[in-house]
Amino acid sequence: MAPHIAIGDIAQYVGQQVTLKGWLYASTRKGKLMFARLRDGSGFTQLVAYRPEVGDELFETLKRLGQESSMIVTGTVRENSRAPGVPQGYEVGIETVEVVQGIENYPITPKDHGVEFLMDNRHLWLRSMKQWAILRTRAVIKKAIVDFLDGEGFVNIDTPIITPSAAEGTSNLFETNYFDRVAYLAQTGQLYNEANIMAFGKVYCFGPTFRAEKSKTRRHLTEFWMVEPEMAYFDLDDLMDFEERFVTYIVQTTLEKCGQELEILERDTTALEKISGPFPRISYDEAVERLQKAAAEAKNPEEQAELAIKWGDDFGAPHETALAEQFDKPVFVYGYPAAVKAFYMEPWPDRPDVCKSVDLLAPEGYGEIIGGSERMSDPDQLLEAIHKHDLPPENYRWYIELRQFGSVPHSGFGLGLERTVAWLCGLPHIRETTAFPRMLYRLEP
RNA sequence: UGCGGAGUAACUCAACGGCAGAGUGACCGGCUGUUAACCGGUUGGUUGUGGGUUCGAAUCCCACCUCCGCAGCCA
Repeated sequence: MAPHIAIGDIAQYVGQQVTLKGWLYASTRKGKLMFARLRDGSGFTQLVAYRPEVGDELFETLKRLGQESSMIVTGTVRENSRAPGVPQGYEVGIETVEVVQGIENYPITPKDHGVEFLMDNRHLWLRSMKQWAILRTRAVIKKAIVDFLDGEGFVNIDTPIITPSAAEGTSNLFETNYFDRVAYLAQTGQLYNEANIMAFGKVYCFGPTFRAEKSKTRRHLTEFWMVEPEMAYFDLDDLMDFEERFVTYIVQTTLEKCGQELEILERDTTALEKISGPFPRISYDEAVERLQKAAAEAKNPEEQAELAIKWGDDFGAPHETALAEQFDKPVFVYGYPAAVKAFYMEPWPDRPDVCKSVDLLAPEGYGEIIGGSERMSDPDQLLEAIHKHDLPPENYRWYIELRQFGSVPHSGFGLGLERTVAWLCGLPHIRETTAFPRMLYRLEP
């Protein structure tokens, strides 16, 4: 039998007889000529059968195969500029076919379907070419994240998913039974990262996090992946410099390795090619001024109301979009009012109502992809902040203690994987960025 | 959770107070270069659920359920 090859490697086998093992993705006939598309996970390619060549029996078998029938095909690879697929320009002249399971009535067709139908059939929808392209891109992005951090001397230290208390308040945590106690699913690994940097210098955790927020938007999942780097002896400027290089690397690596995938997704890559440091850095103060100006210039009253803001307010989605629209790169917004941010952020020198936080807003309306800050390094100040935020100090005893034994300035951030995938793939909704998304009203499949 | 929109054939939609319709899919036939092919035929319905108004309801009213969009919260 001819060697079994992956469709993704087909270009290396032109003129050779090969075996492909996969699933029928689509087929069309033109009399005695039949075109079928086969996918095997590594790619999509075109199969061609001409009745006088393959014989009536095989041709009739092929005719009756429904979409997603599993099959083992042998044939000869040839170049053909008209042949569609991934990679393009290659097709296989069918010689033999072994039907593993012939099926009919596969529910998802290459035509229009609604969101609800596709989400109910997510277990099958994953086989479609766009979903294939998205999830392969996600895998490349994940690898780029890990490669970059490992290359920078970071140590990957895993943080717990089951936690005894909240990092930032319990209201949006999933509760679970832990023997005779209540425990929560982690919404961040940051506090543990802060312990870990004192041992390892630069660390990151990268895994699923959970938020029981009742948010029903195109940017939210209840279970999502977050990479959280944390660095000792790092101030706010170091943090922005680092995030800039990190995001640039992720974007450039994705462009380099996912050309086919981005083409399938019809992503306008010219917007992504502009993404390289330095990124604009604006203070919260300046951002508020820019928004007030934008509101004043807005054409209709609704838009004016949407953009209305005064110093001290947190930004909503329309604010973030309006700010990001003013740049063609991600933009840093730093120095938020302490009142709208978490308790652990270092205060701005001589401005106690401002903290050394920084968010990174993605272009094209993709919103906040990074939230980070320099962390508070003084133990007394930290305890005071915990009291001010009405948090139980006993839960934070170990966290405060980190500042009592060799405290240093340190910083860190969290980057949302799914939002990054949505941005780089140009997707209108975050639900397609993970195989089985968990959302407010979606637990199945 | 609030505001807005929508539930009709397996799928995507039309019909908007008067006979329940089309395209796609599936099935049959035709065609040697298809790319969501094309052409002809066949198949396909408890109009989300429950109540109400009416001679008559997919259509109007009420309640509930489900989904979508936007907002809040955030990554």
